[in-house]
Amino acid sequence: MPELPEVETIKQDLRKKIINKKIVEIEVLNKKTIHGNKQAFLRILKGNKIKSIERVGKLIIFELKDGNNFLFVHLKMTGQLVYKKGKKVVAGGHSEEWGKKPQIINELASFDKYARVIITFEDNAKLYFNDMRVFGYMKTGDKTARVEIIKGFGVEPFTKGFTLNNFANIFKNRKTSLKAILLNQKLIAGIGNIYADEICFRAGVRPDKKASNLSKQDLNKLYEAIKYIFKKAIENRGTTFNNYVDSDGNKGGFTKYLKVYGRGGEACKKCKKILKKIRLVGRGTVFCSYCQR
DNA sequence: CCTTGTGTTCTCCG
DNA sequence: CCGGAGAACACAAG
Repeated sequence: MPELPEVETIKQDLRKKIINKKIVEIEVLNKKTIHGNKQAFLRILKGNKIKSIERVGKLIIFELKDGNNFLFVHLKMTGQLVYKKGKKVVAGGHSEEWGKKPQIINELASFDKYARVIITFEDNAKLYFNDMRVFGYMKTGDKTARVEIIKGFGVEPFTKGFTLNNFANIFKNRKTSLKAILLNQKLIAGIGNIYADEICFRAGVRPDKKASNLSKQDLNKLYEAIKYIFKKAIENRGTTFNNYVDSDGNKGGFTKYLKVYGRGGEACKKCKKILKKIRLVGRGTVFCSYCQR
């Protein structure tokens, strides 16, 4: 489940790999992956170049060199963007792979059968959009579309707008649970089910606590926890629980730091009591009823 | 049955 | 009856 740290990792890596490379071919292996007009999608991308890459919440936005269009990519639950270097044509006509690590080839082999779109660049490098469950999408749009899409996202952690005051205001006059607010992309961009639980644990607050019942101290702890957890997760290149891999096909390193996600019924790492697992906002939710109040 | 991100649809409340 | 909030559902495959 790629959330902010995973998507941020992919963005940073792809910036080093595909900027200013001409797109020479696009293979759409599953047309459901392309949202909007497929012909327009192909026409806009073919022959174009990627000028820059940004991330908004869990969405990756590729700015195209033509000066007006953008490629939007959402990985949803099982999407991957995996980059493979091109083949170097050597004397005699045969080719050899550049710089592939054998253990990565094996790791990726199981996901390549879920390739939905393959973009080929002028140097024969390929960007695979793999997506087992076909929830993710790719679509193109212009500047207006980009502005409209970004409008739909709430405050982005690590931006100037993410102040304690702004954060606390989100909770005012809301009747829903803390976790519902953390997961709502229109309010705060980038938090998914894994990090929501980790943030609540670090802050020492129950995820099912009602927004109106959160104290000033709760809000301060949650605010700091978001920044801390996301910073740590990005430094460790994200979390792999089921099938997240970065653009090299490697797993994230934050998985070993998870304190609650996926640990229902196990001992709390802080107090050793058994972690509770409940269903909240339709999502599996793990917390410690002793450490979180 | 379970897993989850998000768009859509339904329901409730004032 | 309207608007908004929040809850519930739909989707997909293993």
